[in-house]
Amino acid sequence: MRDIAREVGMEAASLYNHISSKQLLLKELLLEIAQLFTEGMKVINSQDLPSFEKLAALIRLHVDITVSHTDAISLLPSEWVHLEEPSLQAFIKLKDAYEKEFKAIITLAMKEGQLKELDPELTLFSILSTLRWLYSWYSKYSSKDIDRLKEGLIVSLLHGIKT
Amino acid sequence: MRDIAREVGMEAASLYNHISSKQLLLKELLLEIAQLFTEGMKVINSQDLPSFEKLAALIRLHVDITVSHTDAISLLPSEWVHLEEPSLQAFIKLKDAYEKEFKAIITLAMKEGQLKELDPELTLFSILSTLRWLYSWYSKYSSKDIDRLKEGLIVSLLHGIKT
DNA sequence: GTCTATACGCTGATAGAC
DNA sequence: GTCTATCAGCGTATAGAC
Repeated sequence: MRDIAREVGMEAASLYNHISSKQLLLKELLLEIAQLFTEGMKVINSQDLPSFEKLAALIRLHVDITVSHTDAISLLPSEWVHLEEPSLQAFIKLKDAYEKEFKAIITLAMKEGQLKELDPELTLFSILSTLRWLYSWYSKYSSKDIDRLKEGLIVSLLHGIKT
Repeated sequence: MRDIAREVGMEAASLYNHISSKQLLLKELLLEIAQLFTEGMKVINSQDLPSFEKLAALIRLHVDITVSHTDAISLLPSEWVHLEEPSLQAFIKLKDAYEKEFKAIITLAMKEGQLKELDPELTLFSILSTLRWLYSWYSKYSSKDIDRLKEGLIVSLLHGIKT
């Protein structure tokens, strides 16, 4: 709290005029971002696209959210474990649903012959771990190169890096 | 410290007959693992292999270390930031050197035509983030399937998942 | 809304008996 | 080498003046 206070130029005690607790702050930040992914998935899934294109759209979604929510996104991979009930269960529910839908698209893309028939779980994990850690690294790209980053990730993660 | 003590069946105070401080414990765990990666890289780089095969060997190295050091490996992605000087600098040096050598192999594989000519930084990041988060996920594979996991990752990360 | 002062629980660590 | 007792510091949070 003292770090946050210093960052916004006040004493730690003064923060409590704006938020009621640290725990609630964490909850709001995490659930807001989780909602963004949930809604993005919903939009993509409602479109009539080949599964492979849906995967590309998901990659673009992750890049967009990472760029537009630079600060809060860094909480997503690890800090959610510190949520207390019932927020913890709410978060896990969103997370599980997201991963389930992501995996379903991967599985479908495999069945339709757009992807190799590999372990869908491993494929999901491999793609998601890269997208989740994007925030720790993407700053090397200037804001004008975001489209290049998106297409680079689509090549890396979907088309493959082998010649 | 109290959690660790409970896990090994003693009081927190008794731990200090075995370790001198929490900070030193963190340092020893992290530097031990960092050394494993550094030595593994050295061995692989000393072999006369095509760059692409070196990348496959690196993937197998990550899986092997993850499996054989299940507990400590989870510290590697995030906890190193809590190291104090001079351990922090020592760790960063190993980490930077490892990533540099990893990237050099990727760049070479691209020049030799074994990989597409993509952004080497993005390619490195994409592969490493998957390998680093393996620990949080690989337990779904039974110990007998470790070879299948290795080859699955080589396909996913190097050969590509597209048909 | 911000400040100072302060309460209070938790955590890393030490002292000293056994 | 383990225990109990204890400490000092930190971190979240509240009270109350301004």
